[in-house]
Amino acid sequence: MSASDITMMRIMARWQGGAAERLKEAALTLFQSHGYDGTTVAEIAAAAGVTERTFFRHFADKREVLFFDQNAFEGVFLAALPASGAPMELVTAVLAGAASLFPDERRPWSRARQAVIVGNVALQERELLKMSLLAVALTRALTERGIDPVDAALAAEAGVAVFRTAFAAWIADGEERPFPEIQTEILNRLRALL
Amino acid sequence: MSASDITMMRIMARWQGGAAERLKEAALTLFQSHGYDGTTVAEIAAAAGVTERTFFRHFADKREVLFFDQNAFEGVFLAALPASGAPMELVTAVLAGAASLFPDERRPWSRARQAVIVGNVALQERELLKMSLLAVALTRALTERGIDPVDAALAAEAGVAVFRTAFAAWIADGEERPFPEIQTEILNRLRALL
DNA sequence: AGCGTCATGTCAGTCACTGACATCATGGGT
DNA sequence: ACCCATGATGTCAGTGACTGACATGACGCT
Repeated sequence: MSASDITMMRIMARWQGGAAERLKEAALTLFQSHGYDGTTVAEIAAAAGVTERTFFRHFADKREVLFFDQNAFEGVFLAALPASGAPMELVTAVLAGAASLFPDERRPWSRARQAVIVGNVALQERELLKMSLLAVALTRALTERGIDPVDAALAAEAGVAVFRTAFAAWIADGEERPFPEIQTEILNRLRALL
Repeated sequence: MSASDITMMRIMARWQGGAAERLKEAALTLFQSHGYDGTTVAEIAAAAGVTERTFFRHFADKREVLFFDQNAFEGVFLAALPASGAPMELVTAVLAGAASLFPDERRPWSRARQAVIVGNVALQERELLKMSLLAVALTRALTERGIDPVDAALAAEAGVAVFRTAFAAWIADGEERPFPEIQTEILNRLRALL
């Protein structure tokens, strides 16, 4: 492939839209083949037919390209929140609503993505941050419904812990049960523990 | 102060030991006065009388200088762990042992440090990672005591959530109760919620 | 005095990330 | 058909975190 061919591809790609989508796909593919640290942002951008600068216009940093989709979680979580109820009733409702995020078809993709994340501490940090932001948003929503702030924080943290544990089990090797079933079981286990 | 004076100070500081300690103090001071982002590693190193390269020999990265002390938490946590018992009994014992980490004299220092952390997302990420590592270590210790892995993970996450919430309350403006008292109350609150 | 060890200094280099400015396709108004 | 505002992109120079390779100085031991 000549340099002029590459130039032509760039020009074609430049205005065809969906740059963010192409960047996300290119990033995951490259992370799988060369590892997260072994992949530069410049390489991801080149694979998507854009420049490095454009990458950073779509994503705040290199890690964010793997977590962009998760930004929608907060909306889905809060959408399932009833107007009133006891703390753990509200959290249970939220978890039921969140289950729709993980249909069985999505499992292979989630497994691939998670394999990249567990291989890099910086990515785990970002995942923890996203979960924490979820807990903070949930805490605030519970507080707005008249729940004591400390109770709200504890209920939200417990809910997110159940969610995270259920997700980990859902993508574990050999696991085939659907997400909602797993999550319900884990919530019951937590109840039994305390 | 002349350039040769600075050189002399460098030489004097070079072999007086405690470089890591000086770096930690210099870092916190500079973070408080200029902010985390507004402080470069080179500035921290200069304030401690060493070079930037030496900073990175003591701390894996810029953030770690604020979290180095927390690495001892894991040992303190696990040291208080009984040889056997029900999951939440074990976690309760661990929390009681952890209380010794936060005597009242330490509160002002903790408040200063936490003020820096809440002002920067990257530092919050690192704090979440440290808490997560704590939960992982606790999960493993519980599993080694014959507890089912999922139960162990849930109990550990719950324990760390209580610890974190208690710490946040202990640091809060106007709070004067000692850490153990706060933590016990929060643990009881979590029990009441579920 | 000679020697090994360990903490440190020096230097060059990579890469993530940013600000400033230029460029180009698109859509709407004239 | 022309023009212009807009938004997405390219280009370029720069900063700062972090690393590898190698040199040097202080200390303890013999």
